[in-house]
Amino acid sequence: MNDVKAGPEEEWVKSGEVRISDLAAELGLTKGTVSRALNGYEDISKKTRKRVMEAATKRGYVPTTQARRLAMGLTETIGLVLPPMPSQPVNTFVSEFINSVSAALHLHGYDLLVHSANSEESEVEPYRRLVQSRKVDGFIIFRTNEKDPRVNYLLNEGFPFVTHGRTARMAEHDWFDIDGEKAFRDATSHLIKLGHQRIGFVGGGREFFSAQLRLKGFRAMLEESCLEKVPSLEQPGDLTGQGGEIAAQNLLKQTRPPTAILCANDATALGVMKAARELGFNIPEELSVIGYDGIALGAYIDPPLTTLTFSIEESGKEMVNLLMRRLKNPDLPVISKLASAILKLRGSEGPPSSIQNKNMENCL
Amino acid sequence: MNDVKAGPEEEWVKSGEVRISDLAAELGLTKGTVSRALNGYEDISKKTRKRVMEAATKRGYVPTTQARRLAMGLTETIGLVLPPMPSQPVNTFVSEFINSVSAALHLHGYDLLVHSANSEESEVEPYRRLVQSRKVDGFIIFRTNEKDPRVNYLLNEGFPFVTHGRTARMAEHDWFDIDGEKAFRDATSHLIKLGHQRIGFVGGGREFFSAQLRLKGFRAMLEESCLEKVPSLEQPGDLTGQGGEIAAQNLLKQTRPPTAILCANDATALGVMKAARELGFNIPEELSVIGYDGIALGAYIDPPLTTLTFSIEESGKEMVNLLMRRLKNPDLPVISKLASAILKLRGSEGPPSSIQNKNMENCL
DNA sequence: ATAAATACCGAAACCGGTTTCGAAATGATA
DNA sequence: TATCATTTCGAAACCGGTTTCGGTATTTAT
Repeated sequence: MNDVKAGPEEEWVKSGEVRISDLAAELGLTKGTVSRALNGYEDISKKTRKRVMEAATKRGYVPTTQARRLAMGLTETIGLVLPPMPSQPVNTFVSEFINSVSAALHLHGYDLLVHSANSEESEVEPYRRLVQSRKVDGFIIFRTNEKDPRVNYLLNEGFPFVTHGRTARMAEHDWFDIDGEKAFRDATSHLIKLGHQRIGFVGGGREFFSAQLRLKGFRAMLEESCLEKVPSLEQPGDLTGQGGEIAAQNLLKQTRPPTAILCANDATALGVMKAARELGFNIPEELSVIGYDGIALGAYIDPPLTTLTFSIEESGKEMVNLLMRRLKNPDLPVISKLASAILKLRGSEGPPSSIQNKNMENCL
Repeated sequence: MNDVKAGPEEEWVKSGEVRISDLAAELGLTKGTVSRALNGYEDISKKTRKRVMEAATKRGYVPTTQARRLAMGLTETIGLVLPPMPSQPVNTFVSEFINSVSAALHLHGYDLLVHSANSEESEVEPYRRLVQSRKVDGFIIFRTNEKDPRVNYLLNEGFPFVTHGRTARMAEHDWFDIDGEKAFRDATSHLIKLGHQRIGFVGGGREFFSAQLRLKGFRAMLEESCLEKVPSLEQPGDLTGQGGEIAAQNLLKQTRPPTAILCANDATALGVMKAARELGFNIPEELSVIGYDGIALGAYIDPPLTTLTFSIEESGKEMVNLLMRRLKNPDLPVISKLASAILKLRGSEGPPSSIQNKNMENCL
């Protein structure tokens, strides 16, 4: 298991020292013939194909990727640019996502090139560089903004990519997304059924389309349940713990604080819980909190964080499928896939301490 | 900012459609001359160099990376293989690490190829593939085991790499590590100074060298402080929250439970805190808990987790430096770098409720 | 047995760059 | 002005593969 597959009689050969020309010379054939034999061309006799194959495995021949890719005019590499991380690494999404994307790409013979974004330069600069130097065949983009410069650039270039999240131009590109609107309808509905009537919401930045959609779902369910929309109960956030703290203070210091708070993500929810503790609110007795992301650590805090969760692995897989399809046929119509999040009840929500109002029957 | 740098009179040119042969033809030169002009060779007159440069920027010429790399016989790519994540994505280390490594590599003109490990195959298989297909020039390895098959394979191949963490063969390869031994000496010392005499320890798996070194530091400080080593207070763990829970139950159900528990990492600490809560131990009044990793989430839980922290960004940077040095000159003697963790007090530790014993003065 | 079709492989161009070598043009020296 | 040294560039090989094209050798059909 710890040895390369050279026979015992074979002298030690370092990996990857055999070129196709060596094989050809050894077999008395030409490079081209060997290449076609290895690649299963029909115009090679079974006998020589077998000879070539055996010699190849015996000598441990592995084609040099760079050369093959240059000759075939493709990179077999997908780019993923990490957005600048302003020290908000509460979320493990990125590493899981990279892992799943990388695994899925590998099944197609593709590599993953991970590039970090320099916060000092334009957001599209890394993409431009990768496109111009022809290092990648396509991109995986995540954490989209509604008006996303990266999307604009790549659409303009006609360069293949798939986004995790929708954009204003979602009709023009393939995308995968979690149905955040439905997710927050569900969560809101859950809270309302528990008896909550004053529900707060801490959003993400306006630039994040997904956060907007979550807000939309929240509002829709309020409306559907005939609960009045109270503007002061909707607080902006920035998807960080700190943003959650500030927002929670704004919510809980009101004369009639909410009995539940929905948060655009788990990091925000953690900040909300911290602020609530400091202001003396017991969770979930006096305040219910629900997050979004399903981070594993949420299960270990007190109380465990109820959250909306989804499969990151599926996300990566689906996005790779979309991208591979696009690469094979660039002219196909754009398609998209919407997956749903599920509400994972862990204990940070419950009925409100005092049910102020009992008209929970029906709107009409 | 949203446009390529083609002049207004210039017709629209898609990125990367200009080849070096196009430039050469346009300028009435040969490929070779253009190449040398662009690469600053001395045998090109200033006049033609200027002509070439201008034409290149005007036409937006960017060399095709694949071709250049093939010609120069290098990949300018570093491989990073993600260890299989058995759904323990508790740690944000990976994404931060990838980010910092990628950024550092970029400064040297190198790319980062991230590969995921298939848990069904041998641990070294991904490395073998990347080496044989000549996709990378070197590796960044993290989370080392004492006897690490990856290290063995690469040393055997004579292939460049740097590890984050030491191994049994650390004298033969470059490495970067955090001084976990010293870190746990510090943490243990801190607890002892607070008055703790019965201190528990929850380790990582035996396979993780770093976890062993942390245990070593813990033991050393106990010895130095003349505290007896109680075997039952040393519990094995697996660097996960669940492992922490189990270990904590084993510790806290003893007739004389420890008044403090040191954990090999933060995930473990979170599990310990959860178990402690469930068993009715107040933290930090009845039980102090200290972790290791400095995960951001630790600041948001109740009480905030005291932990040993270090700069992941520095880790990535330093490792890249070591690797670049090695690539430039493979025959240099191996070097290593040991950085130190600092104890970040956040509130999950404090003096024990009842100081059972007062002979805290000196061993002698 | 001869012509036509087929199987099989060699030769060479190509992908898009880099680098070595030598020749022509230029300038310096005598 | 003739000679030698320099500067400057073209020609060509090379990196390690893939792919097209055409020419034998072998079958098949007539």
